[in-house]
Amino acid sequence: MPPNIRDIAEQLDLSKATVSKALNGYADVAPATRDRVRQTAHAMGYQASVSARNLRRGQTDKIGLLLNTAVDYAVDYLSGILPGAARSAQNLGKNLIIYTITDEDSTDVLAACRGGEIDGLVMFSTNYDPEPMNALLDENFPLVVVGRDILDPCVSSIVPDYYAGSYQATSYLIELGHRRIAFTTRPQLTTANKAHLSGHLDALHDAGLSADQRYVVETRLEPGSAAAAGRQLMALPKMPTAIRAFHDLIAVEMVNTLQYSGYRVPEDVSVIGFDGLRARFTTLPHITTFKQPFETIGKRAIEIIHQQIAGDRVAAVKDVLPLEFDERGSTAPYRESAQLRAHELGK
Amino acid sequence: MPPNIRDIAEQLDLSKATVSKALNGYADVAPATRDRVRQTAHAMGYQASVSARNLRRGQTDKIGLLLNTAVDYAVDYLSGILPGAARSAQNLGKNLIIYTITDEDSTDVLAACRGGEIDGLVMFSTNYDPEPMNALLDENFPLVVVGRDILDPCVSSIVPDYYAGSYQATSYLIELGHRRIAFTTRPQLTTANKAHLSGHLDALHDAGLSADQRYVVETRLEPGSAAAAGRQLMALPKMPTAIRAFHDLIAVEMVNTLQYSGYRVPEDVSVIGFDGLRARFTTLPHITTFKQPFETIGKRAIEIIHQQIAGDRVAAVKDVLPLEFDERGSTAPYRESAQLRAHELGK
DNA sequence: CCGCTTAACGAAAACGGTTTCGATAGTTGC
DNA sequence: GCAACTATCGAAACCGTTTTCGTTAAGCGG
Repeated sequence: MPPNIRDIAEQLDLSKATVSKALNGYADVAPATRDRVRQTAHAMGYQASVSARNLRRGQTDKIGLLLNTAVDYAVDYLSGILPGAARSAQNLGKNLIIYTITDEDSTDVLAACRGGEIDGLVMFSTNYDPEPMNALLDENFPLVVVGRDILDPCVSSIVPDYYAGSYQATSYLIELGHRRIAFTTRPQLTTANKAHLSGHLDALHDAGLSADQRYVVETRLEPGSAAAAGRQLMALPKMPTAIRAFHDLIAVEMVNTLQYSGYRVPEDVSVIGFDGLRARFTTLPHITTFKQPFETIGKRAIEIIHQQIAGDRVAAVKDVLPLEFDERGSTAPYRESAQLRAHELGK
Repeated sequence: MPPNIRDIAEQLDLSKATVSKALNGYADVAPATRDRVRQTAHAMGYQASVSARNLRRGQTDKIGLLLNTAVDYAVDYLSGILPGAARSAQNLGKNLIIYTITDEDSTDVLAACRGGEIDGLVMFSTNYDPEPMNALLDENFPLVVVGRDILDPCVSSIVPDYYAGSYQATSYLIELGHRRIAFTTRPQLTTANKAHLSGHLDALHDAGLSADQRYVVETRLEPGSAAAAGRQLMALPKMPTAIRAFHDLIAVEMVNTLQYSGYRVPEDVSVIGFDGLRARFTTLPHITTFKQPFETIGKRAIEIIHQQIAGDRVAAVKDVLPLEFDERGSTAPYRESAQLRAHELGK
């Protein structure tokens, strides 16, 4: 029903070929007819069929974003990445299409890749079986994994330098004079979490500090988990004077828990977060954190896919991005007041 | 390079037509050959070209999500809606493709609709000019506006019942015995914000309470804005005993501000939020709120588009969804302790 | 005026499926 | 044995665009 290229051709008594070339700006066509074609095309409300063009070109200018909705923070991660990715995609004339998998069912995503529905795929927050991923790589399908380092040297990945960031965070607290530094971990030790933990432990070790196991508490993202961890730390005979949370939401809950129990932040206890969420500004004081370079991650992911599509670079790219230190008010130099406070609070 | 339908046909000495019909399960083809075709198709790793199929069918099974990245909460809103929308889309065999506009530049989205890149469009968090929207409606293009009531009776919309929710929230506080109830508004009064405010004012009026202008404070989503509003309220000669925040993040910051100043929540002041964000669990106590039915919104948006595509229903749908009351610990019956507390804090 | 280049355009072949409309062979009914 | 079906398959059109290649006419130098 909408006008197609033939309608324009008949209207102007031209051929489909000339109309197409006129619209696409080929030098092959006289300036006068080019303008005529474009004017009537605009007047008729013509819009080229994307499917037809894609079929002919063998490309779709679409990039898939794959996330596992079963993972709790997947959607949040997406929303962090999206602005950068969308901006980058728009600059390159690409569209973003979202694929969600719940379990191990990655079949329709695979079908989308093989069927030419998308030109490339950005994977994140997802436990992918290497099975289909290798299949795609064999076909030289543009693929980028985000937020997780894949050992396979053939697959491109872009991952924040969790180890370095974690090392810096703990070192920063040590430089402030803190010696009893608590650390919250997640139950499942993914590569990212391992990097976190070892960065922390190495920083302690390099500073000549011993790692007390009681200062490493397991925390989940569920509400109340951080509060429980906080109470656990406050109940220790010698409570830590600084706490490292693996996530800003944990840090926020931790600060509120400490304050609720009568501790002052940062005078009694320093708290430092990780991620760079808006929620870290809801506490008083605001929370010092290491921000993930979300904007850059999204931007780079699309760029890498784009390069792979263009075929400029065959080798896999391994981006390691630094985290950004964002110092706010929840950290301060060490004072022994925390311990005094603990006694004062009647333990 | 990937195998197409002709390769399979030649391999089996059949015609393209038979192969296509075999793969699509037409009754037209003998069970034996059907199985043969499917087996070799699978063996060859065949995957039908999406572009080719779409071109012939005149559909793409893709639904666009349009959001304005210039709006601060747009991405958050998307992430709230996404799980429900994605689930619903997957059930219906649709894909979601994200379009971002920054300013008034909605041209390429329009091109996507006209060019058959998507079958329908869900618009939200965006100030759309009616110009292109009406153009799409004239062409009977499936369109749904989310989170904002459009006066035009021809355009489908799905919007939470902000007025009723706001009315309920204030009535709930009144029933708890509160008389001095503060209300935070946003600077720009959109239809949603207006509904919020009038719901609040009507609830006050219906309870025979006068609306004190000093209890209505302007708040932005930026960090620190809620804290300023909180201080403003605490400085009043008679500070409110209950505070309604238009957003959970505002509520969180408000609670923390109150507690930081020595007030107890909910003993001295009740605070109630709005939205249903994860962040409302980071405070102690957790924040009572009215949850937006995000899951339902996303689900319905896709369903409506799907119905419009199928042509089942021509008339516009106007969904008004109730908000869900989620009572937590930040609200309690009125006691005059807030005022005593204010004196006690040495004002 | 003639060969040669160049400008401008059109015919037709892709791209890879789906769908219509026959065509053929086998089967059934009587 | 013949007519009427049915089951199974294939030829070809079609979806709308891009792109190659050929054709025509004009321009141009000599």
